[in-house]
Amino acid sequence: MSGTQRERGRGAAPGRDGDRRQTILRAAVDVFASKGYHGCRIADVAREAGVAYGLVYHYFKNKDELLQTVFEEGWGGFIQRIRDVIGREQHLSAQVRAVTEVAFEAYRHDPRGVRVLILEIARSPAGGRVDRHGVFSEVLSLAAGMFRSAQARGELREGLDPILCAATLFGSLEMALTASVLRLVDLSGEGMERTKRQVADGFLSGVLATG
Amino acid sequence: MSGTQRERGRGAAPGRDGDRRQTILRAAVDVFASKGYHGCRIADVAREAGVAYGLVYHYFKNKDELLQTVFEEGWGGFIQRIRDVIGREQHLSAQVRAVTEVAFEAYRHDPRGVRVLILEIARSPAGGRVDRHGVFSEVLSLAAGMFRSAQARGELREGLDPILCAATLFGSLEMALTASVLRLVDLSGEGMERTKRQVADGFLSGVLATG
DNA sequence: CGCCGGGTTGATTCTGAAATCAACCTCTTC
DNA sequence: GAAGAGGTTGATTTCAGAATCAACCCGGCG
Repeated sequence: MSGTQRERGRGAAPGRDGDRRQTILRAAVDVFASKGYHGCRIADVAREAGVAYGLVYHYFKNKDELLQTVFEEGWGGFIQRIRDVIGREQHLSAQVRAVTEVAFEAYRHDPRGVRVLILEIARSPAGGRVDRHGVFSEVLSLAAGMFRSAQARGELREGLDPILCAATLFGSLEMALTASVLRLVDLSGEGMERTKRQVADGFLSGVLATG
Repeated sequence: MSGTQRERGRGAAPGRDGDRRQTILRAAVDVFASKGYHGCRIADVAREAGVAYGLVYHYFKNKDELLQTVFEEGWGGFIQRIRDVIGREQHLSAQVRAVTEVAFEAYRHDPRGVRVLILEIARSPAGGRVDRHGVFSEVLSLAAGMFRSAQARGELREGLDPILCAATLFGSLEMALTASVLRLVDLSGEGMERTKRQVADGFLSGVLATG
């Protein structure tokens, strides 16, 4: 029983900012991106954020809630942007190109964030209550609605299943980005434009009513 | 210190079979499919296999090796079948349809196995040394080679990146299967044929040289 | 100037699951 | 039918890492 240490908690320096929460969230994304959710410890997140271990638990009930927050805020933003561009454009071809644009732009702006959302969270039954089914359904339903409308307008070929169209579109996008993450495809400078065009136009000529 | 129990190990009943190893592997696939790699304990696998805890460690060095084996045997078989059909068919359109056939057939034959390979292992940095990069590269390279040859024969549109073609093809397939796993698309009876056709033909009309 | 209050700290505790291991059992061999 | 070999068992050990918590530090307020 070596006497109780005296040098515990060095204390609060709320200086300005106060957005420790945001700092922690950002750090969590970075750590998840490099080591994966299960592969990292709360200690890693804290260190990355330059913050004490315990503070993570001040802002988030537990590790799972931290993941869930990353998840929800990330996908929430993405879905919102998708919804926006779908609403803004009139024709299917423009909509598909805009969706492609959003996906690749998100990647360009924050590769690690996209990496986490795509490779990490969206799939594996991570930890606890991340509602994959719900989010996937939401994205696919959103796009499916777009395809259904287009079909009603006669822009989408008859007989195609709108949900399946949504699935193949996002599947193509996702795998193209995955290939980028794995450095199999080059997205620097000119490559990115070519890639976007190939994905969007290739998909479109497979589904448009007028070849 | 209540005396050492006397009723340890009830012992070996190799009866016939002897393929406890296979039983364990199969059980691992099932458990991974329903609870995920990280979400399950070795105890779960053992129980599912109807086998003692320790036996799992008799056949596999550790949890990671178990996962890796599931991974390698699963993808190994899939890749081999892909390689076969690509070699057997002459034209790109037939090849793509055959690849689609293989993917959906695998799913019909063993949904849980496919689920694990796709949703669980292929993506998230599960556990330790599962070589995602390698496997992804292998599949994508395989398909990319197919597209490159087709391009040389003039069957694939000029200017398309073969690797990106491979990515979008497998992306479409994968997401279509994911949607099936999540019960968003119906694959029973007639639905399966329609789905295969939509995926393969849609993709083809986006890349074939002759519209 | 003393004393709140709440953001902040990190050593300590606790949990649960991986890995170990010695006993055990059944079949095979001579 | 005794000895040996290897498959099989599950209680025990071990340990990483999540979660706790009492002490702390700082600004504000009376």
